[in-house]
Amino acid sequence: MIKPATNPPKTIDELVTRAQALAGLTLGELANWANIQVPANFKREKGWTGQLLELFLGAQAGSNPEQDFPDLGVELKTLPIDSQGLPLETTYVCFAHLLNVSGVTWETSNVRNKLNCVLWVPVEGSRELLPAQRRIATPVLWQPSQAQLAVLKQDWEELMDMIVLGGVEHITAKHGQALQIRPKAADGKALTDAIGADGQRVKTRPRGFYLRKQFTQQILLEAFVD
DNA sequence: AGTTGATCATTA
DNA sequence: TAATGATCAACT
Repeated sequence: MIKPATNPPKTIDELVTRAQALAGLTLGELANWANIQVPANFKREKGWTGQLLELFLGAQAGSNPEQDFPDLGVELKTLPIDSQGLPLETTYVCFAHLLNVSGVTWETSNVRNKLNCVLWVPVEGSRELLPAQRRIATPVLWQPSQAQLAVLKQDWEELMDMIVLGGVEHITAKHGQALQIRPKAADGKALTDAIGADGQRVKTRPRGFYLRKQFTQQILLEAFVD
């Protein structure tokens, strides 16, 4: 019987092996073995699936602003898919810092670091399916290609330029081919500091970087071709 | 308030 | 119906 991991994987192979062992299982089965209740829906516990997978794969507990497996340099991401295996949602990457970002380059950025190596775990996510019935699919260990990196870098630089130049308020989710910036907060009241249009400090809603569905879909399809 | 895990739900 | 903008929970 499969049980929650009590120790982090020592190698990437071990991590991938663990993830592959979960393929085909439902979230209900996993929750059962972990003695966890499955929510009826994700209206409230939106991050439930991700945290369940962290438990079974041995990721570090807690919400540190780091990779899930710092020793391996691997980030874990669940990806909701439809019946055809295509992504249902965009993928949150990381928080977008809006202040003191003038010295940060793409190469040293949080986005680049997070996406250096990602273990994608697709999970059925159609809303008609009860969470307990949703099955885990075959995991994909991904490293961005040169072409993908180029697109991400271009998007990131465009968005960061706008932030540095005081254009935060003009950024919408329509910017960026692969990478977009959207609000990321508990509610509309949360405020953080940013650079205003005239270089002054202003309050604005916190933002996060997200990967478009088309981009993650490409990752899954390329892995399938392998 | 910031950052992790994300999905929800209204709009276009 | 897809995408944008909004929101939920846990933990620090």
